[in-house]
Amino acid sequence: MGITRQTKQVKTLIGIFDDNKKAISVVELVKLLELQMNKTTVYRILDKLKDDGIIHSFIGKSGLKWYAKCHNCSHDTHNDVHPHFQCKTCGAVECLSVSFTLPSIKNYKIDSASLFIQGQCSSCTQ
Amino acid sequence: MGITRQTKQVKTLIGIFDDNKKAISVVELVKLLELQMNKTTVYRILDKLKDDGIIHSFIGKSGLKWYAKCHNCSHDTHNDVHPHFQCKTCGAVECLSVSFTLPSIKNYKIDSASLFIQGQCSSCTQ
DNA sequence: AATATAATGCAACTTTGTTGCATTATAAAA
DNA sequence: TTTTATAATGCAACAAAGTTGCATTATATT
Repeated sequence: MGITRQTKQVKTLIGIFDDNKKAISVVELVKLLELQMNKTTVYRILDKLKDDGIIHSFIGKSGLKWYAKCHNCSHDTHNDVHPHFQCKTCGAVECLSVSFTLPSIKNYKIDSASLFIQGQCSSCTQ
Repeated sequence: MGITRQTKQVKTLIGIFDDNKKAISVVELVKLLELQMNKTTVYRILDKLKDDGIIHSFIGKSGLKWYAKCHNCSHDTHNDVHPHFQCKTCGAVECLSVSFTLPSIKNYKIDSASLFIQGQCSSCTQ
């Protein structure tokens, strides 16, 4: 049960993710939009956009929730098996379009995995 | 600035990690110890044990903080480059003693990474 | 036994996230 | 175009996780 009505608030949030290639934390979004909509609305729309496969979420290093636009995801096949990266210098968080191989553990069945990497991004290493 | 005095509360917490090979969430610890000590004390002792390299922490799938006993870690070289695993069946969270290779990204400098895997543990696949 | 101070308990607070319900706005039907 | 059903929003109150300041207690040293 994703988005069914194109409200002003929904359009605003979709616009933010369209304009933004980087990931955005919920905290940042709520603060950014506090004059335009209620925080409850932000949380609810994010949930729905995620259900629709328009955005995906992940947990950052400090336990905060982040959202980013999905590029190779659909409603059914959520292809968010990519790592996420945070630059310690500029603070930006982004999706990495590389794949990584999981370790195999005997007698264990792996369903999903999330890899969070910290370091310096290309803009900050120069 | 780790532990300097062996208080009753410190001994209790160290005992819990000695008896427990699995990881324990802070929420669980605070609940478990609510009759024996204040939650503030739990948070503070966990911080110090971490500084001392006795335990290490990581963020679970839902953003909660987990702690586990360090096995190959020292104060200087924190060797927590192992993945963490949560069983979707029994809920247990544990350290995996396997290594994984990080993807290399051009022009990026990698400092640290955390890999969180979900699935079924060996006890639950039988 | 006295003492300095590290550690604890407590209360109040902050931050992140959720819930119920009245109100508003969207999209479809008349 | 107007009416109408109901999805979506705003608001207030709440809940859970974590933090802070300060008075009190307990540890380890003298």
